Amino acid sequence: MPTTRLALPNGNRLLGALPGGEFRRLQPQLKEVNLTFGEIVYEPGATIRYVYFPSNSIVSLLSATDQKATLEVGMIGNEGMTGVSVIMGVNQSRPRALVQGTGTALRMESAALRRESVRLEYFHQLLLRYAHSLMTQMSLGLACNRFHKLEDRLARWLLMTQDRIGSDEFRMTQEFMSNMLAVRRERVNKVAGNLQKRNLIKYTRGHVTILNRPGLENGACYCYGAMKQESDAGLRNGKQ
Amino acid sequence: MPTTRLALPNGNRLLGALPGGEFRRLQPQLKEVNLTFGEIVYEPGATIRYVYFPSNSIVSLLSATDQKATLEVGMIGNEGMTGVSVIMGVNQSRPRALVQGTGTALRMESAALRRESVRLEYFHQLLLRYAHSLMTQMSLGLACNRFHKLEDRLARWLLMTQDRIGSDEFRMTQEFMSNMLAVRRERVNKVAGNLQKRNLIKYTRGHVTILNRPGLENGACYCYGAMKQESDAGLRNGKQ
DNA sequence: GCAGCTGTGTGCGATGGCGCACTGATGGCC
DNA sequence: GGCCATCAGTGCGCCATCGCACACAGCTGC
Repeated sequence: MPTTRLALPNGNRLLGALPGGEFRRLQPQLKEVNLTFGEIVYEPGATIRYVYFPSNSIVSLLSATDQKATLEVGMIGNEGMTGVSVIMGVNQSRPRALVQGTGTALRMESAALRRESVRLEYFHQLLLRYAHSLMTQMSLGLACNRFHKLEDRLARWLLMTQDRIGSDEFRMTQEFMSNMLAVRRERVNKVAGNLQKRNLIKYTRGHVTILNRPGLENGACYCYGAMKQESDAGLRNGKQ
Repeated sequence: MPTTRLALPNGNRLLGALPGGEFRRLQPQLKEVNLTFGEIVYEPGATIRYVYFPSNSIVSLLSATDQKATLEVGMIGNEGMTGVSVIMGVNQSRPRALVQGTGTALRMESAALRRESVRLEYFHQLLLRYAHSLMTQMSLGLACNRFHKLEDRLARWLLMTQDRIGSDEFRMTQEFMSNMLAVRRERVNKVAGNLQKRNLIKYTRGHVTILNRPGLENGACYCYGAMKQESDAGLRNGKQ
């Protein structure tokens, strides 16, 4: 039964990690907007006009090859922001950014982001650490993709989604998952069916519920833990 | 904006892209060292004491899973530097960094790098753009790994190696390539044999020669072009 | 009620990568 | 010369994945 609901702060954790002064400085430039499932935030090659700090929405970064052969290379939720390349001096998006989970986000103009990231030292460092965590998650994903079983990867992906959306049920079809994991839908059907048989999840017609999170964590490859650690590490103070 | 560029024959192109003033400022802190095949530059989790700007050496970044199941997630040669995470505020290496091609590199202390990247604006931006290009290459690699044929990927990998090592022959075994591409050596044997039959390369006992570079480029997946463009883009002035 | 769309469940033959177990060839070292 | 380590080449059975085809179930609109 869908029992646990994650008690997540109703906001973006990256912004939440800022010292009060820096956050207040940014606040006037942040506007709350809705991101709806299926919306494309950035098209490959397009100029990044806004960056988004998701609250309970999720944005997926997709490899920018063909339309049909897609693969998720990054997942962005309340722990991060879209358009990190802006702070690295690159104003065009390489990947396609697609809204995977409907919800809200705080929007900021890229130009304002560049301006403020120069001015606000902690903010700047925080964003760079986040960029690093995204990069590390990509390299983990590279290996995970190659070495681990699909069922474990799906479990990992579901957990990551739950972490970011902050709810144990969300809209999700097998078709969509097959695009994220870059496999055929039939295979998703099979492994998702297994997860359901094991009473870890249940799903019907475009709707997934996490039933047993610890069990799912147990079934997921260790990449889940590694990626989670990475994304949490980005939020901490960087003095090492 | 930078007008004067130092002529650095056989040098590191990232440093070469610096305006003269900034480079002269860095020069005393750079020490030329040899990197030899098989040497491990960073072990996963270890503190990054030095960063390296390869001249004609190559360093491979490997996914830090098991020892046996390895996979290259990044390749660093004269277009870049090792230890980019330092400029992002992270002083530990996640991946394993392994010297893939013997040669020289300019070495710098991480602490000095942090200090100077704060002081030298162009340098800072350059390094960030490079970090971005590495990140993009990872995301391209993720998709390439998943969708493209091994023979094409091997061709791409050989071209990337040649670009960085600056020579059409280099030390290289099938075993090593199998570790980079995360496949069995037997498969490398097969596809490398095909490339040899097509007179694109030749090899004997740990030694590869590129015979027909245009032909190889033709056979490689388009990811080669995309990655090359990415790594060159990092070197250019970032004002867009 | 019925049509049409979307999402899920399933089968089957072809293919390709994996694991393993070899052989052969070359070069260095004693 | 002879031994041994390293590197390359090959065969074979197994299993995962692919590509395609089709059945069915629920929801929506007319």
